[in-house]
Amino acid sequence: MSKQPQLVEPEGDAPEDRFADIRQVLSGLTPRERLLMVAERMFADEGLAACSVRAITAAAQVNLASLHYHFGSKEGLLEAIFAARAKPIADERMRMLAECRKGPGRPPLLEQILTAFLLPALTLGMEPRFGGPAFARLRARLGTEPEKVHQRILSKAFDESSKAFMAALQAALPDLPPADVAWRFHFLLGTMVYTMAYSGRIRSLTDACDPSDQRAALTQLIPFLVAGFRAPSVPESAQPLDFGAGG
Amino acid sequence: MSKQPQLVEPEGDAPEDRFADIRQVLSGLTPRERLLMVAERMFADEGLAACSVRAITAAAQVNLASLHYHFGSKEGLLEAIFAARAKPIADERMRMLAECRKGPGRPPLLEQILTAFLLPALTLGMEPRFGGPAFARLRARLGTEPEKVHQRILSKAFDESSKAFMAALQAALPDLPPADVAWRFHFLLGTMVYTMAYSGRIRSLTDACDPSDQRAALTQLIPFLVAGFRAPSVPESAQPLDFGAGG
DNA sequence: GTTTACGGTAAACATACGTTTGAATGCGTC
DNA sequence: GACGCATTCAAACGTATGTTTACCGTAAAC
Repeated sequence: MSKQPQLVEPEGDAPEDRFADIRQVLSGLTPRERLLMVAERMFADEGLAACSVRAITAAAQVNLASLHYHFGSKEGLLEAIFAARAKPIADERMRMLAECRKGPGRPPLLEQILTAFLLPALTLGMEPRFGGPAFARLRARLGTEPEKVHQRILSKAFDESSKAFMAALQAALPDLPPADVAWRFHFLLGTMVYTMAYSGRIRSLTDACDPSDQRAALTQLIPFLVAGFRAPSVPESAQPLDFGAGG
Repeated sequence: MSKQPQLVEPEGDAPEDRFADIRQVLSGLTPRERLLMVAERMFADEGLAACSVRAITAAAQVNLASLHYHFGSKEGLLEAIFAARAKPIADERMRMLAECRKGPGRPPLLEQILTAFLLPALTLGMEPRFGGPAFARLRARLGTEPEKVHQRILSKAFDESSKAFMAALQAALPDLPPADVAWRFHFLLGTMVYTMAYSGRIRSLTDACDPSDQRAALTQLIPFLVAGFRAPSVPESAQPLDFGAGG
């Protein structure tokens, strides 16, 4: 949106300082790895459309054409990032889910299931030397993109594990109708994605919480979701409260 | 992302059918109104970056330059849409909040407060003859944009009413620490925004719910959130469940 | 020592973008 | 009829975009 013709970089702020912390790491890597690392972070921070291949290659200190050499296209780069990151997250989710199943509770505790789902998404790919879990933000951002391609990437990466977790939640809440489980899983995704992607909005409302603190987010999120999932089922005929509109 | 150089429109699918339902309405309006109406819907459906001013003006059947004549820029158009839509929503929220305060409960019921917050956002701007609450989707999409400008637009539109609702929630839950109220309000925003914007993700997981049904969404959302807000406060020292990572 | 393959680079390509221009059009008022 | 004003229009401007091309350097393989 920002007026596209921009002649010169505004010289007020120090440019490119965003990558000061990964510059060292960068130098030891192959161009391909540098692109993956820098693009993940840039996509997460600024959105897909806002990152030009020129900006990415410049930040990664590689030649413009090598992006297409290694990944075929900008979108190929995105898919490569997902291929490298999503599977470990899905695998860790499934591992943790299997872990709860081995525990004493049968079926496993709701709290454990939710933790198994959320913790890998929020923390994996978090390299302390970076600014935070860039892939988590990227994944969240992708969920907001309307384009079919991106939805397909997400589906391929997470549908299988998500379905397993919906089944586990249903088993943990046998009295809850499947439709309610689906809705509440949808709400779960909403809180997760919003927490992962948008640390900004709540900051303009209060200083009482810091959504970029992933550990605090998880600590707060789990009891909130447990209570929500345990809420009594909604009668089919129920309607939202009515307020006299206009009087 | 879609390969930018595209020589011709693929002729397979019927183009522009998306606007068949508003074509008639369009004809009776001034170009300015047509732009507002069409852009709201296009921004909501496809995202801000994905809508070129050429596509917008073509769909609205106005000249390319009249967008800049009436709104100064593409971003000016976005701000005009918000100016026209956001205030009625914020006003209706405050009206409904005042309404609950007049009721018997002191402080008002949690359920009433949440309904007062969510219902206007989900339903206002929904014109039956259109595809749904386009502005709700647009508002949600804007929340995901990283650019400062968009955050500022959102702040201007909704900070005041949101702060009033956080205060009302705190009053309804006097024993809950302010930090917890803030976190849970953050989660509330997450479920609301996700529900308003992304009907797609859950559909690839199940057929059991339809997130584009705003009324059903509200019916399901309120009890879920009420239970979440009523969950016991999280002890400061609490840590997420720990799983032996890797074994 | 030539060949083959791979990685890297600078320059160009074609086109999409937001925006501006300057002339044309309608339209009430003096 | 002439003026002023608001609006519409076709065309152009300057630049950013994703992608491709053709050319180097290196180093193992034959």
